[in-house]
Amino acid sequence: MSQTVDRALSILPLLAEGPADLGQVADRLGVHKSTALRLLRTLHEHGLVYRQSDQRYRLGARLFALAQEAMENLDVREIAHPHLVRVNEDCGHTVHLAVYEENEVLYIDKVESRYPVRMYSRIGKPVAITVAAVAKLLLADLPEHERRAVAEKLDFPMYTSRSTPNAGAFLRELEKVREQGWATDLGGHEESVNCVAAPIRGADGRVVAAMSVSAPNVVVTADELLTLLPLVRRTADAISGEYSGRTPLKGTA
Amino acid sequence: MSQTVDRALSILPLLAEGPADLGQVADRLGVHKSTALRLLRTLHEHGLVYRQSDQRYRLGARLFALAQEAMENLDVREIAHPHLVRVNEDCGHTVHLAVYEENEVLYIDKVESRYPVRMYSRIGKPVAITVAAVAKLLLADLPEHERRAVAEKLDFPMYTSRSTPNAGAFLRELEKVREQGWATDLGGHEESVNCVAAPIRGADGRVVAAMSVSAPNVVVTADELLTLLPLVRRTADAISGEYSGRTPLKGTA
DNA sequence: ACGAAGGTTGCAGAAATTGCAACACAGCAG
DNA sequence: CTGCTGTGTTGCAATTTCTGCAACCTTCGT
Repeated sequence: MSQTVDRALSILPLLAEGPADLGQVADRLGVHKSTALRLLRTLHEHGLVYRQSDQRYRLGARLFALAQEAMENLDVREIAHPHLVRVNEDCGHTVHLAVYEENEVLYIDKVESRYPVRMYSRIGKPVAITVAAVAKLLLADLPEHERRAVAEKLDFPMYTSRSTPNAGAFLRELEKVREQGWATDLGGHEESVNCVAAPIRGADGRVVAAMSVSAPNVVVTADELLTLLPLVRRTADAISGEYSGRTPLKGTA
Repeated sequence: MSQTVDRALSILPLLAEGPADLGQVADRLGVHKSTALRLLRTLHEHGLVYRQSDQRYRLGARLFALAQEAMENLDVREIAHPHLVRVNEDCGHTVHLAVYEENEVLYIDKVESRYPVRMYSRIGKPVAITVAAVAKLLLADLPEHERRAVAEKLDFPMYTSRSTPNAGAFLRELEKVREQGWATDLGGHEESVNCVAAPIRGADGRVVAAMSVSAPNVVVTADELLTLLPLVRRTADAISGEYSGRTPLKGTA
């Protein structure tokens, strides 16, 4: 909608790949060097871009600060965190908290497994939306037409033989998840990693986040992991209660 | 330098304070509503801004992802991390890694204390630059005129009675730190928290980062913490060696 | 010392952005 | 039910702003 801003912002993901010099930025943007320079200058003034000693540009410090603040504004996270920690203390496995936003599901909090074999994941990184248990819960709560729209647009990569293969299967899975109120991912993303998840709901009953417990087969079997389902659901409900119970700053029905 | 981009980027810190609606954004930017709308749209398309269900805008998810990627590109962090973990395993205290950038010092990595009483800090958040041990190390390495320039511009808040009171004292402290090659913060930020730190140097000998071990008085006395100095320095040197390429990279822990 | 590579600036033309005014839509009061 | 107020949204013409160019400057390597 705004070309200049659009170009400027396109620089950010570009730099996220690694530092680049003026020429490279200009090339990849398809603009003249002087234009790229001025955009970079503006980004620099706002601290989003940093010029390192070899004169190349990379992402700047303010980005961290902004991301941090963005996080703190998600009050689900604040509320949920102690609960997640407690679950981790109980079972020792990796605990995740995720939200849906703009066709993506992302982890916004994580408590690391206390077992030596850990699954890999990163806060802030988009989740494998077609297979992750938390993603199923978050998408299952969307109104039906939206669910369909999202499902149609997705790719369905076959991470493993048990990955969700296509939109049809995905929608059926969502329907099931929606009815039962919890979800699993049994080796759908990584062959040997299983996962159980439960939804966190706001005052209006809408799902605002989802939490999950994940563990590799070498630590516990899928069946053993499923025995944690009551704990996970209880915790999710507790968080829901707190989240919808008190309203810290802004109040709306 | 670029008005449009400048305006657009000004929206980000504004939203960091909390969600805002179109009118508020337009007002605070001093532009017409339609202009603000278009800027927000562009930000939205890049995922930097999210429109929540009540139609207000807040910072978006991509910001997390960008910040994460920015971090991973700091290769000091990659290299240092296993070392930090090892130090934490040895002594149990909070271990930090920090860099200097654009008049700020910020933590880029952290390993949490294994003691129940922990100090508060956040990755990405600017450090109390006048008192933190890591900040002293990073600033002490700047060329003299730059050090002076920075010191003059700083505020010197008295967090505690032992905080650095003014630019003069600060510069003297930096000189000392520079000579001895390590730094401490003994209750200068929080009355009961002490800290020892050592510099990490690149191939050219310049300080590129600093690491520290922090612990509250209730866990160990300042004297006891100081006995960890050799460990900290040894670790920092090991990281320096790997970072500058002198040490062939060995497998991560 | 020279040439090359990359970065920087001034300027005129071109294109994008702006603010306006009108429109849509919701909630609310009468 | 109807008109009102407070939003957010779109089309348009004027004008501001941005762009690309070409020349200039600096640094580095040979």
